[in-house]
Amino acid sequence: MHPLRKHIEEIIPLTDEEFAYIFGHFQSIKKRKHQYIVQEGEVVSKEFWVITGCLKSYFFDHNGKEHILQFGLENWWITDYESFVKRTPSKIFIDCLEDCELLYITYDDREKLTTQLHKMERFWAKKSKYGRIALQNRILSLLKNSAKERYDLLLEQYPQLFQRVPKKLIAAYLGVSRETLSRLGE
Amino acid sequence: MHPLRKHIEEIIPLTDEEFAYIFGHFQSIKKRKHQYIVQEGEVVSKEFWVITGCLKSYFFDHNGKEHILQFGLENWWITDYESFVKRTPSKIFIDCLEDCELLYITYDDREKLTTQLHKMERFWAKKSKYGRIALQNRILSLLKNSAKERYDLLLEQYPQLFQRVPKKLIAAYLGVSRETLSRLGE
DNA sequence: TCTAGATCACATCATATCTGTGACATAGCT
DNA sequence: AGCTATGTCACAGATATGATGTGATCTAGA
Repeated sequence: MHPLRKHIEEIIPLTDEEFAYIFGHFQSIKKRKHQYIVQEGEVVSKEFWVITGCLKSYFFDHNGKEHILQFGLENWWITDYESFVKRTPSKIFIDCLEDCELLYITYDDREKLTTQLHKMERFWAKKSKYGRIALQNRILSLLKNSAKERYDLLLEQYPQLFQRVPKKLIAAYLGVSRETLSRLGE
Repeated sequence: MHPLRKHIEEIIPLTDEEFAYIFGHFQSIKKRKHQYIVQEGEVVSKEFWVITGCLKSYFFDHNGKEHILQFGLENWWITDYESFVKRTPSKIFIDCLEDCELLYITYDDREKLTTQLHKMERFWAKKSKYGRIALQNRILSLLKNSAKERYDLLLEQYPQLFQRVPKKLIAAYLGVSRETLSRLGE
């Protein structure tokens, strides 16, 4: 079974025809390490789904320091939702940390698909709710937890990340310095 | 004096006002190693001029082998002229081999500039002629010279290239294998 | 059949980048 | 005032990636 089908069916069951119809709205691309899929300033018209590989979405603050919003691993969705939904220029970058194989759906195709297949509306609504909860928890964690606690939480939730991406990026995600992160693991 | 002014004045003299007017049609960008300035499939609307850095324009043949059309070093112009002039999707990629600082002029601005400032028409006409001659010579060289002869010619004309870009790219430019190139230097 | 050059496999080297760690600075808490 | 958590700076060693050279073979064309 196609991994996207498996992914969607974790939330809503699909017939073969439905999946074929949905899948027809996606296109696939390969990108290599260092390539961007979203750049600051552009209006993002695609939502990506990671088949294989690893990406980061990030921006630079006024001191030129990098902050990571999200990593994208296998079976994750990634885009700049603000730009994608509001049709405004993006404030962020998304690029590949490894060679990647991605599926994407354009804004228009996603609109069409949701109106024509009500199930997908439900799918995305659910995804969106869970995404919102995750963001909220991250904010809470940033407010109330120490660096060590945030480190432990991340390590517990996504141990693979620590094997896969450079520690300085984990640090930029947790909001601590590279050196402090290194000392947290002691 | 701005390097672009120096570059243009090697062909046509300019007043301060003229250069300021010309310069107003250009924009500057920085790109880092691995970033694309042109990708296959897009209609290229910019012509780039290299302030600092190094780029390659290239494509892949049906065997997935990379072939290099042109390198871009300081004071060189680079774009996909076919796409730029004919407004058709590009068949090539151009990306940065080093961090780069570039100037670019858009198609429309170039059109405006040439109609409004006749000198620039002369400038580009001359550039274009010389570019054409260079291309023709490259074809001749590919047809009649051995790999060793092509290697020697390139080494004579652009010795800096050999210091600056990986040998496998020199090979992809000369149309020989990496290994053969390595043995040519003996 | 000789030659120029390709392809494959491998070893060595160079470079970039990642990672840990000491020394020290600083801001907020108690 | 002094403690704690964290940041910043500098440096050194570890690791990974890519660049380079070279032998062994293979092939197409003069």
